[in-house]
Amino acid sequence: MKLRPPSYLVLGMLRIGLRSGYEIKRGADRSTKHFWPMSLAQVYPELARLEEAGLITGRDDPHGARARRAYAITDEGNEALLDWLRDSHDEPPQVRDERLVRLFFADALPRDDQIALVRRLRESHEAEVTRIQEEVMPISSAAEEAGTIFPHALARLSSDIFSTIAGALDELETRLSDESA
Amino acid sequence: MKLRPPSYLVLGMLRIGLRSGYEIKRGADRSTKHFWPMSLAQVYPELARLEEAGLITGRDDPHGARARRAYAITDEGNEALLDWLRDSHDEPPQVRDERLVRLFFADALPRDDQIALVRRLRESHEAEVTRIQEEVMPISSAAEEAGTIFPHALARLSSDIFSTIAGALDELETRLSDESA
DNA sequence: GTGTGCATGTAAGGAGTTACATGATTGC
DNA sequence: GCAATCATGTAACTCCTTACATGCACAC
Repeated sequence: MKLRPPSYLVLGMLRIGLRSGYEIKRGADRSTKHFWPMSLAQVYPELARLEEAGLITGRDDPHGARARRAYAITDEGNEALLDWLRDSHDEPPQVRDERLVRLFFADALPRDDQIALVRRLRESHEAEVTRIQEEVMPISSAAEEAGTIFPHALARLSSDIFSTIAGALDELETRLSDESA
Repeated sequence: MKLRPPSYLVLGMLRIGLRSGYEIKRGADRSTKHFWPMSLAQVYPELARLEEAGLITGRDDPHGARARRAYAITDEGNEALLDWLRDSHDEPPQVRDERLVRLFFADALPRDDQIALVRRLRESHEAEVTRIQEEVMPISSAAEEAGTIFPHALARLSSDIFSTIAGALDELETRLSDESA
């Protein structure tokens, strides 16, 4: 069976202790969403595929009358995950950000609109920094103290990236304002 | 007709003077690829759609015996582009970077493999900075001197982002090496 | 008792990629 | 003469999203 990044994402989430599909999705939204988004409609079939391949095992784990399945990674799954982590072959990263495409063509706009566009963009990146610091870092920081350091390193990295962008946009905004004054 | 970011990408490329589908694809690879990749198999149908909608016009423009079509943006196309540039509604940006997912789960690896992984990643980001500076910036810089400033601003932004990531990875690498020593 | 969150799945559709198919031009 | 690049398009496929369908648990 062919394993793709979403497979390893699920495998990895199970490894760090998340158990149900719903829980995996929630965890991924809080942590890996920024560099690999995943929807619930991907998680459930992926769990089925991985179980069929023997990389994970599932058992019923109802919560009262509410159905729930708890999965755990098997030795084979662990091995597959480690092989992938050591693998140096990567597909090229992909970014799709409509706002930056817009910015690329912003020369077509009058100066005022350019400034407004840049400001909006800066503000949204600043907001994202705040969101990461408030929602992601407290959790990843706790994990770091427990010896799991990479999630927090990634959270800091994300925050740094958004800060860098916000900073560059702030500079650009100032330049545009000065030139139009 | 519904216009999506690739439509505006094509429209924008025509606006800045690129004419054939092939030329648009080449230009996009050099400039907007980092925040919105596009394949030739998207460009040609998109050109047909835009022409049908009256946003661009195409004429045959053979080069010797080699067929070629030259497109130009119409007034309606220009208006649509400007409307989009002013529009503040964005779909959320999407990043898919397998390498960062790998890094997120790197706690599962022995220290040596962690260091190797971080180093590889840092090196590839440094290489990307170099690539942008050598291949993209000379062109965007020339455009900037001619009064088209945003492409160069975006090139600098891309370069800054990759530098930031490389810097953070370098720091992480040092930390991992120190702790294991 | 009501809304929010927990919980699992499927079906249909859309967006984008790879591979295929074809051929001319230019520089070495 | 040969390779790289220019040039246009289509078909099949993959991946992923949105919408649908269903129902329990818990806090207010």
